[in-house]
Amino acid sequence: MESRKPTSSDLAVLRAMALFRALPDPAFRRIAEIVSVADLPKGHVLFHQGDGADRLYGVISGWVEVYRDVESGDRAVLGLFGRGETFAEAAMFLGGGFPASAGTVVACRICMFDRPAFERLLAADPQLCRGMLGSLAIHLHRVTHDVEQLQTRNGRQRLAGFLLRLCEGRTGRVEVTLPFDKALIAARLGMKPESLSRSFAGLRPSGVRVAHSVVTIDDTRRLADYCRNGTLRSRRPA
Amino acid sequence: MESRKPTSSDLAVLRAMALFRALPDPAFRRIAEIVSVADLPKGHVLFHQGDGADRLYGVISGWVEVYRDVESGDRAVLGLFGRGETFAEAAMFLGGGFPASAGTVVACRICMFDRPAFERLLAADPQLCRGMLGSLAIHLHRVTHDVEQLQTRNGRQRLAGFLLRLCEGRTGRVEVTLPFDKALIAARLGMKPESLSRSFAGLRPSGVRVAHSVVTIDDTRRLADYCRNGTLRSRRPA
DNA sequence: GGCTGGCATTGACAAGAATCAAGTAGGATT
DNA sequence: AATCCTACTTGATTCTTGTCAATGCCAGCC
Repeated sequence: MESRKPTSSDLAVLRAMALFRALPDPAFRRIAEIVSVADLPKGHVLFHQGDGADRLYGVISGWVEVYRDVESGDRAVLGLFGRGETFAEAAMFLGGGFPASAGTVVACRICMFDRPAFERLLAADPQLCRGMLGSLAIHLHRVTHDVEQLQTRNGRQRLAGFLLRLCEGRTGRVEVTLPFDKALIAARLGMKPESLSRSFAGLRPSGVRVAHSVVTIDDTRRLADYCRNGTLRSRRPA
Repeated sequence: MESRKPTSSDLAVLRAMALFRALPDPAFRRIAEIVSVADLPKGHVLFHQGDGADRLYGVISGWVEVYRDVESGDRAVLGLFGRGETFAEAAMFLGGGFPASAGTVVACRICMFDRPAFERLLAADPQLCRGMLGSLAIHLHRVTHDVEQLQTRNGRQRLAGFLLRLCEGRTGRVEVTLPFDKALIAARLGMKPESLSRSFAGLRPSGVRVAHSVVTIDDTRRLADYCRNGTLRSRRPA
């Protein structure tokens, strides 16, 4: 994989990452010196579970999936990372092997930090260490949120939640474009592609219509309602 | 809640925590100065989701559950923490409110650090910051593991995995005692108590027998096998 | 000893999701 | 335009899980 120096627009994305945004300019300049970037095609594997964790990654553009292949043959999609997000911090920090694999799901521009150089900066800069804590804390919240969803919502409700996050704050009547394959969305939500199809169908009464990769939501509030309560009324404790 | 100074055996538990074990003695002595401990009965709520996150917690003995109550009425159990484990690091670090609630599920001895004092030590000690990174990374792995389980295994398999972790490395014929209510185990595994009962029943053919809170496993290897493959054969890719 | 209340199991049924097997629709290729 | 491929949908069936109701079991209590 051919890697190069970052352009100024790459640096703008880096600057805004949770890991670095609290850094003063001089410290960020040192970061900029050790980063390298690469353009990768869809389907490129960045690392396999078990590989030595010798790098930290960030997404400049595109989408990366972090997943684990389990013995029984199917794949658990643990996270999807887009522009401005970093991943594999914990692995690089703990050392040893990556606990999961990662690969691009669309054409991507990726930035990378080699472990030794990054570790040097980390040891020298308490601010960077805070940034790292912040990143890990955010990841932890996201994954915890996934556990909550998987434990307490059915497939339709999880899909509703997924669509609402794609709305990014817009409310009312919204049209969103699915950023990747439905098969991947299904895996991300912990279900099979067939079930995703049926879940989309099941959301039609709640005002969701799908055409190819364009989803129209009649009213985000109605969908949010469905996401919370599902079809069944909630039991109110006395 | 009445809180006191730690005894020397409390300090031994603290010393072994992932957060502190890499600290040199003088730094640990500063930690010991700001910690307080309390004995709490079963069912004591440590904090509610939304409360100001002004403390970091550790378990000296007993078990604590971290959970979220969702609007629809049921509860997602996000983690169970026992002797030597810390929790709420991320919340305390990020500031703002706790994203979840926590309470004792048996009588517990708990240690606590007030945020301002802990923050002072954290700012002054890069080693402590590393310890914090380590703790968060461990939590992240655990939660990620849960997502993988929920996405790829059915209830019986998740129960098998849970029982195997209780074995703590022992193999062959093993007898374990369930550390808390079956209702709690069910919630932890993302199912209803009725389903847990049936899952136990479903594991009988795999050599699992239950009497009250004592579980006998005929052969851990056989159970591990079931946990991986379930009843259905795996598709081998060509 | 007989109540009572909390946990745990069991049974019957309905909803949810996986599986297996067709079938459809687009987009790209030729 | 005919084809092929892939992604997606739909249908039928089975397995898994939630729901609701009934029962058993044990512990603490009067």
